[in-house]
Amino acid sequence: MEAALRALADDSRRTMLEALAEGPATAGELAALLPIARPGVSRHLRVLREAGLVEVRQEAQRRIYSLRPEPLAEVNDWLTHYLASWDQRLDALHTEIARGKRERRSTG
Amino acid sequence: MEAALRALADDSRRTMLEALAEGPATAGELAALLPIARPGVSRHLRVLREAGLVEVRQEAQRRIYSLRPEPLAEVNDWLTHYLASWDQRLDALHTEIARGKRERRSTG
DNA sequence: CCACTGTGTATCAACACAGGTACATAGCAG
DNA sequence: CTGCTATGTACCTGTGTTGATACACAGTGG
Repeated sequence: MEAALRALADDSRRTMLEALAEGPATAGELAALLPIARPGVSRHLRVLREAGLVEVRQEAQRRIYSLRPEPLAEVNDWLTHYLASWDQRLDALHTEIARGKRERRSTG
Repeated sequence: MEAALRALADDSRRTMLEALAEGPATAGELAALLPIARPGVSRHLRVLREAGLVEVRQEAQRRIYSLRPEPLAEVNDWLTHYLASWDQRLDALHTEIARGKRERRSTG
């Protein structure tokens, strides 16, 4: 998941992933979407592959990339859990407030 | 949101955020969790601040950081939307398959 | 085999970033 | 003001990343 987060940090890669969300595409098609040269795209694709975010299938000379959402789902999970725990904490705080803060315990 | 994603790419910052999810903490407390020196932590906190992921409140000499989940929620949203569109696409594909692939249209 | 298409890799330069050390700033206590 | 605590900033350095150019490799078609 860490690799996925690092991969998501790059704008070019996000663009590529967004394109792939609408369907598989060849390296060349993805390169056409970006202002960088093909070799750069190849490297980005390698990063995405190593992060498990895409998978590749060969068809003649073409390499067709498609999305592998599992790592993204993992990130999504992590974020959700994360936000939930934050929310819960806030909730507890509200409860505390609702109780009129009668019990003043030294938390430190 | 881009800034948030970049911020999330770093392990130290994720650790700090995870700590903050359980409650506010001072810069020093956060620094104690990490293997790096205080100045480094300060810089990480700045990045998190600039990404809107944390907010700071001063209390005497201490600076108390707390989580601001909005950018994370944005990321979560983006991911959800993203995964949903991928899912939808898969769904459409399944529908196509269910139909017995009777209609063979040249999509390219 | 050859020419051609489509892609990945090697290598180098520019830039960004993380971390450390030294220092500055801000607030409390006297 | 001075001394101490807590924290941020300046500056330098080592490392990683991005992008480009040049090249190598895989597959198709003849």
